[in-house]
Amino acid sequence: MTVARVALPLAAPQTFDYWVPAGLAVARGSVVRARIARRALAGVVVGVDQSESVARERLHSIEEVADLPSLPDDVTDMCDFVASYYQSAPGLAHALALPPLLRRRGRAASGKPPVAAPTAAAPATLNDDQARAVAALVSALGSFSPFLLHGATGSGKTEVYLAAAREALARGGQVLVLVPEINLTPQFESRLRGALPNAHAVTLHSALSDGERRASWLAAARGEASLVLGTRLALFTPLPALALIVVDEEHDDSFKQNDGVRYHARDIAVWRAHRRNVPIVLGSATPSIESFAHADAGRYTLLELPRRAPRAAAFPSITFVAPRGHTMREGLSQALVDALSQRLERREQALVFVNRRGFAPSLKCVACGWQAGCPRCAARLVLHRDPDHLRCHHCGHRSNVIAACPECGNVDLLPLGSGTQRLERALHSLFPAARIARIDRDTTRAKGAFSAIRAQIEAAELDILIGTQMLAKGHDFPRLTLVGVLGADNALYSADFRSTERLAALLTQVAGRAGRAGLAGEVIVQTDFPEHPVFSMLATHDYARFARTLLEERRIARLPPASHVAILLAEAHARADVDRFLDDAHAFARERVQGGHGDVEVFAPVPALLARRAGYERGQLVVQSERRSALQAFLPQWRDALPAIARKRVRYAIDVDPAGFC
DNA sequence: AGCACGCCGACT
DNA sequence: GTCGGCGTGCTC
Repeated sequence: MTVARVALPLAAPQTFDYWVPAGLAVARGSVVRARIARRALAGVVVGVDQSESVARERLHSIEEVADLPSLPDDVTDMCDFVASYYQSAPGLAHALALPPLLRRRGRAASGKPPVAAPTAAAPATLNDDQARAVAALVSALGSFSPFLLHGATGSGKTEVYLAAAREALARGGQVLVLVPEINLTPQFESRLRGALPNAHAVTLHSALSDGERRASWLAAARGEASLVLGTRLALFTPLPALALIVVDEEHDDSFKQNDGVRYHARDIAVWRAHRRNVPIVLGSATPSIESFAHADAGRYTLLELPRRAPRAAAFPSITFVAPRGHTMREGLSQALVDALSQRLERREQALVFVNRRGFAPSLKCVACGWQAGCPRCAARLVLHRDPDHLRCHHCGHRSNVIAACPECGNVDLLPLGSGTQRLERALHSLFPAARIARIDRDTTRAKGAFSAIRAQIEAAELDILIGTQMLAKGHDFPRLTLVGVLGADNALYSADFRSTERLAALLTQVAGRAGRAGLAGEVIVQTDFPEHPVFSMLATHDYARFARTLLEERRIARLPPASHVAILLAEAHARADVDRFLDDAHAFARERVQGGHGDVEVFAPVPALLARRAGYERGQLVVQSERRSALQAFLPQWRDALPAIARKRVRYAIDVDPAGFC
């Protein structure tokens, strides 16, 4: 009897067997419907066997084979690898490769007719560095070749991607382009359509409807779409003629999925490029320390674009202003206020960057020092206006602003610090005639809100932009000549080992928004620590040197990428349940590892970076090894032992290569 | 992920 | 005495 092993979208550690009715064509990669726990689910056939592992009478039959292209081998292999590397359920990993709308019955959409084969359009003018990078990428087509494209902000990385993509398309190949954020897809898409008008490009991200996503998936899987542009979920799209992968802003943490299957799209993209024998280019103005390490070790070819592109201005000038000891108006230094009014006179645009939304990050009693805290999280409540309320940015808890301190009864409660709302008010009162927009998650929540603001910026209908990091990444605003950075010092106090790297990248990115189209740019950073290396880096525009300093520090401290890390995260309502579980998991791990050099090191459990969230006490346990293979050998036995160790009420997850830990 | 099974608080 | 709370475990 023929039995199909099916990966179903369940958290189960195993696949499930079904018998294959005669005449049903089923093979590895087939997408099927199968009945489980009296409902039908879409699953992926991972193997076909003659024997059965389950008693015949318990075996159900495959209900039907979906009217969809089968998943190609590289995609099923990639899902197997993801499940095994990240210690996740095989069914959840394979579900990443399925198009949405499979829960509903019904046949696949008919699909668009194939478009004409792309023809090469006139290439854009490239400078020598860009031309050299393109030549390297083009000559690598047809073989696995990872590149790190380190291009300063405004140096024209996108032109390099597009020129390489044009060549890949001309040879009949498909190109996969991954960007970290949905907000970056429209800008990339329009440049792409301009540069490659004959390419059939589709987008793929979570803001699209299921129908749109399915249409894009099908066009890609059928080989009709020649270019797929999307966020991390687009990584799993079947691409029968894949010829080139581009990962833009490769340093960005958004490529790491932080729940469910905790994969890193950039890392798995490299795996897929290797599996498919195609080149991959990881591009950034601020590459990750990991990628610099790969380049230094000769595993990645480093391509550098040190200069700004032909029409762009020189690098912006950087000035530091100490907020401490200076007369400040609502957190704004006089130097920044002067620079802002200068821009208004010149009818140029300015961006004031503050990485905190809301009015004030905290509400404090001036008499006794009490601060408003979230009842369900180990975090301060953030004061918001319009209407006045307190909000927890971790669990969404909302409450009214209290009139008096609950500890001492004092009615003098002080909003502490400055967020985007407060800055907006301050700038409105300083510059009543200026057209000011606040761009953060609160103002861009609605669909299309970001594009609308973007259009206003481009049409010069705005003078001052107040933005969080969503405005710092990758955007190109030609009339923007001034960037003010507020609250940068906050990041210096973070416990996370990656906080300095993140701050350096964010500062470089946000500074890079200034002066991109011929107009001189200026950056004013308010900091009490202008001598800190991260700020010196900004002033000298030498990110690579700074990254290598950090890499050396990581080697000394044996932190990633000098070591490989996995963390066990646990949460429960009672702290004692978390502690007991992590202590037992710790004891188990200690018993299983040798403790020798190069083996796995097991650290004691500690509270998580956010020790309580939404009423759950949280803890974590770090295991690490200088050898990735040693860690990978240890993790499966740990994962398999944990269900028995976990007491009731404890939820847990293993996070391999976590984005951050302390 | 559902959905049933299984032990502890307020009702017809 | 039951109805039902959701915590726990299984699904081919």
